[in-house]
Amino acid sequence: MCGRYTVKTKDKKLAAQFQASLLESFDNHFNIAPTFRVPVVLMDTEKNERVLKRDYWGLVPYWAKNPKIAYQTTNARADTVSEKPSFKRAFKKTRCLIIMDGFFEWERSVTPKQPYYISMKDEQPFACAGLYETWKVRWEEDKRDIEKAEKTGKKPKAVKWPINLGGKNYNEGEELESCSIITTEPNPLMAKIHDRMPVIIDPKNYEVWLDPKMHDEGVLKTLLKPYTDTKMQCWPVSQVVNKVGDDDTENCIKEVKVQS
DNA sequence: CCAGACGTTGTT
DNA sequence: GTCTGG
DNA sequence: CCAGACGTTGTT
DNA sequence: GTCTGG
Repeated sequence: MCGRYTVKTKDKKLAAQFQASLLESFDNHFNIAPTFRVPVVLMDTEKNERVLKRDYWGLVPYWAKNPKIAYQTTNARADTVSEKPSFKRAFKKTRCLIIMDGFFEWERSVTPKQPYYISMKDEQPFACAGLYETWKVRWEEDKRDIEKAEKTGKKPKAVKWPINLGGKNYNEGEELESCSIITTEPNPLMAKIHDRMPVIIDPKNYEVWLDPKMHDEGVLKTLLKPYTDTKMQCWPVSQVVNKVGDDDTENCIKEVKVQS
């Protein structure tokens, strides 16, 4: 869950709201999908300040041979995030906030499946609990693995190089920073349409979540709870246009309708 | 997450 | 890198 | 010990 | 069914 969302808010406004330095400007977008380079807030440990930058959506662990794994690491389950090999290091050391102003969810118990748009009642941007990792392109190692596979008569996994990820080419030795959104069980509002929801972090807990020195799993896990449903709203996308009526939302809805 | 492709040969 | 399965 | 996976969602 | 691209 949480595989599509919007960032309608301008980058400068987001930087101000989350008290972060804008490292890289970006355009707002109404239908963000995995593999996009999405805005995240994290701590720059050298300068000891929050930065707003863009990471590839789909976490590629630092040990990965092939970034393909990213297709299945757009989300991380809150209940197992501290144990899974793909996430445990990031959970301990490199947490981030993934910024959005609403997300889509498809109710599948009806035909055709019904898309909903979920946001805060005050329509303000909010932050989901995220993890990030840095991965380095190691084509030379891959080549050795392919040779090995050929010798043992197995089908080698073809790796294209340079690798294009999130609209950028990555060559040997280049680094990719990627991220994942943590999910949890739904609150009463979300439970009507789906059995998972993204973890939304309360602003008063941003500091703790982002602190690289915070290693207390117990404390961190208490933050991974379903967000207060009374602060949220959930509308079928066909009704969001009528309700909000602004151009941005309308564009967003059109795009979703075309694609669903 | 969803939408859309998914294949080869030879000829233009 | 680290864990699981054999 | 080595080899192979390492993930989530939803759907069957 | 399963993978890729967005």
